[in-house]
Amino acid sequence: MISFESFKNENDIPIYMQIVRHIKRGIISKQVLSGDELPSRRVLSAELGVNPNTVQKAYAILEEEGLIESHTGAKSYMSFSHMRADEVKKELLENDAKAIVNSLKQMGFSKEDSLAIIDKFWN
Amino acid sequence: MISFESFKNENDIPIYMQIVRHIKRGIISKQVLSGDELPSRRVLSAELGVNPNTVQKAYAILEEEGLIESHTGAKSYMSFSHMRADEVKKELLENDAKAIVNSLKQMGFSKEDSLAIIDKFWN
DNA sequence: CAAAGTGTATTAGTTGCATAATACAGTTTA
DNA sequence: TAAACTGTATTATGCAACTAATACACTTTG
Repeated sequence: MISFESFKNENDIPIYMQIVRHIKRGIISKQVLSGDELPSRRVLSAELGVNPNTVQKAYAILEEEGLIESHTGAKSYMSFSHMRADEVKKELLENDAKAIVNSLKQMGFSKEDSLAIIDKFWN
Repeated sequence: MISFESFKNENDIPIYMQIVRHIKRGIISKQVLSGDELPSRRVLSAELGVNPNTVQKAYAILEEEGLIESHTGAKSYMSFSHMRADEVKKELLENDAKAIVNSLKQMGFSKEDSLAIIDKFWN
């Protein structure tokens, strides 16, 4: 069963997008595998303290993107090929990396400064 | 005059917040100094292709936070102490660094992986 | 002085996000 | 089989972000 334990609601980003991103990051880290069972809309919405429609929106997007299979009445499962997982990894990593580098540059840090900052804040 | 040349509209974050952040990052990188003249609300809104009210909202927040001085009819100027600039730097860097580290960790990357990724995407 | 530019304020309208309350059809399971 | 759980759909409401169109008081500048 896919876990949302580490899920933290960041303000300023729509919840349904955070759910999508959380699962995609799970795919990248291989903590989410094709075939894994998803928590039901109602269960996850209760766990996250959000509306069922919000979870439904996230799941619908993931299904649209070919990562989830769901059928009326039955449980929903992750379902994607190895190739699809690689695509997700490339997309997400590229986006995140660009945003990270961009914000560091805008703050005027050199590459060396930036590496030191990551190192310092890693824990 | 403060430049918004490098400003890029990231979707999913309110524009007025991006404007606030852009100026704060400028303070950190010392490209924005106390005393610097700001583009007028109308001029900047035209440059960014957004509504004047959106810029006004951003400027109002910055004034509220003690970084801008504005008076009816006159131009607006950056205005902050060295100490205030240090506070901004600490706040913003901490926030950004935490978000960066968090997203990398969620993707399952080790510290070493992450440093390599930053290095690779730096340009 | 007059015009142009400035900050500030108000009202109205649209859109997207999220909640709330149901409803219904299908599947699982006790 | 019946109950409990699933996915899916609909309608209504509230709110924040953003746009649009003005209006007014003040400062700067030609």
